[in-house]
Amino acid sequence: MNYWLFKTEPDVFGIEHLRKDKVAPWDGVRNYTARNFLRDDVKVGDEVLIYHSSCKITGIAGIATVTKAGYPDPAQFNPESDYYDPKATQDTPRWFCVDVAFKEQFSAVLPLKTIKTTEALSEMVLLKQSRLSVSPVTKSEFQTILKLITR
DNA sequence: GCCAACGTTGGC
DNA sequence: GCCAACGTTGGC
Repeated sequence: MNYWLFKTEPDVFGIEHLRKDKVAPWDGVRNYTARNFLRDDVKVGDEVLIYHSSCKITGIAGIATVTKAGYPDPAQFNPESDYYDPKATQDTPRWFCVDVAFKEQFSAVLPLKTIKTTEALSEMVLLKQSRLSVSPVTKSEFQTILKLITR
């Protein structure tokens, strides 16, 4: 079982939306490194930290569980979608998504500032590759975060 | 394959 | 809204 961190803008789709929907496709990822993780490495049962970016309090807002491994993101085929990609075809899809289920919403977001100042989290990929929206998390990082959050 | 120009992300 | 960092595109 592996651990991940998925970034999202809560104004578009945050932990609050996932809590209401219960299960949702994690779609719209349009970066090759992140795509490769979704396509090849994210598996059913993996745990996902949901990170809120570009908002008032940026940081980790909750946890989700993967319920369906990588499959072609349907939005790439839809000309009406913001995520439409004219170069993608059904036979050669370019972008992938996974399905996630809501697991937990923290009573307070664990702020980026805390992550930055916690020694045990100083090697997080989140901090090293600031623009990567799907990144691996180690078991010890995940456990450290569970100790820091407010339930 | 290099690299300049350009576009996007995301913290502040 | 600014801007640094980084990813992508396209000419050569």
